[in-house]
Amino acid sequence: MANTKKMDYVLLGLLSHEPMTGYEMKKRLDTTLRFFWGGSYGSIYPTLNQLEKEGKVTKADTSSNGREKISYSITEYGKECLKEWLLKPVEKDELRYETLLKLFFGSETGMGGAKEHIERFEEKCKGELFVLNMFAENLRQYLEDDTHKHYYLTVKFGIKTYESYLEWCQEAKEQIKEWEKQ
Amino acid sequence: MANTKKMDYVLLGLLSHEPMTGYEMKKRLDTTLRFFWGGSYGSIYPTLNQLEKEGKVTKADTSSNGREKISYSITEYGKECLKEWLLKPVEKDELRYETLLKLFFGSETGMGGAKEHIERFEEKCKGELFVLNMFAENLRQYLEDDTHKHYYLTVKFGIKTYESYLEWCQEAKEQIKEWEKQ
DNA sequence: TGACAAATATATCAAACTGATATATTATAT
DNA sequence: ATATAATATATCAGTTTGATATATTTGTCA
Repeated sequence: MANTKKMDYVLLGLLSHEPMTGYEMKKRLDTTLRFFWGGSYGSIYPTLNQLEKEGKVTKADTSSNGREKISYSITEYGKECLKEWLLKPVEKDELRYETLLKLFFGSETGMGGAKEHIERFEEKCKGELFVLNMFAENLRQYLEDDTHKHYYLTVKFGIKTYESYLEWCQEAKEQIKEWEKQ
Repeated sequence: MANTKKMDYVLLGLLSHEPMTGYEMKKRLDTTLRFFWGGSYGSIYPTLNQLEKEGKVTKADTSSNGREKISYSITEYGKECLKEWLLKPVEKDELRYETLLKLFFGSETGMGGAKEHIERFEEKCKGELFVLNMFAENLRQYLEDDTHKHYYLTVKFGIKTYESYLEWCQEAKEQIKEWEKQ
């Protein structure tokens, strides 16, 4: 099978919620989808042009006062393609943590390096967890809506995992302390 | 800053443990590092050639009986470069879960689709958790060794996270059931 | 013994994606 | 008045993936 392009479905998915610009899609990726999916302008804009050619989205020039602005909307055909993909089994879930890589090869620099990486990781997780808890609290008032229900489930996933990361940080630091005693 | 190439350090790290072939490095990525880092032949072999040109690794032809075999070893300079990178702060920890993507956009197909994806995810996690628990049990006899200590910490991370994934699966399924009652 | 499948081993390529940068306008803060 | 931040589109070199090609050796079953 050819290298399955995921960005197509990410953008179709975003447009299934509401019409928006490429810039706005990038913002969504950097905020709402932040902790489980990413994307760069270098893949967003070319993909949008491709999707238009394929008849999956339509462009609308909504420029005002000279500020260039293109609003994209999903077509019926685009929705069909999205649904088809949504029903297929997941191909790949991937975690790519540089922290674990540096930890794994850490014997080259000693346990001091490991401790530092764990502490930095811990701080980052606390920040992410704080944001996710705000998301969850905010979402609770919109839970009659189906879109928000789905969003809520992913936020709960994030909270669960970051909490377990923090537990691991504690346990790892204790383990290192014990090793250092001996 | 230029696009920081990570494969360099992954291969240097593997070679800091012991000399091996490109094929063996791919196997390590598919087994030991599996749950936090990946890599394909398309990046391994070209990178190894580049590392040799830079004087960070040395090649040794260990072919036997016509079977082509090149064993790579890390140089002192290569070790220095690895150490330098290991001490630098982590640039990016990234999770890219298609499961969450399909869940997030799932209102397009309804809660039935969400349930299916969660159940498939649950099964996959159980499998991963089983493997990681075997890794951990096996590692416990080698914990005087520093390399294995670092390895152990990453395995513990994996166990912690997969356990929390399974908890989330239970809670998410219950939540969906409650929503369906109303 | 022969036949077939699986494992070992290196290598390359199109397609996809990232991170950075370029360009230009409008809104906001000092 | 002016500098900075935000809005908005676009492109590119460098990196990586997933697939495939090629060839040999080892293991397995009959």
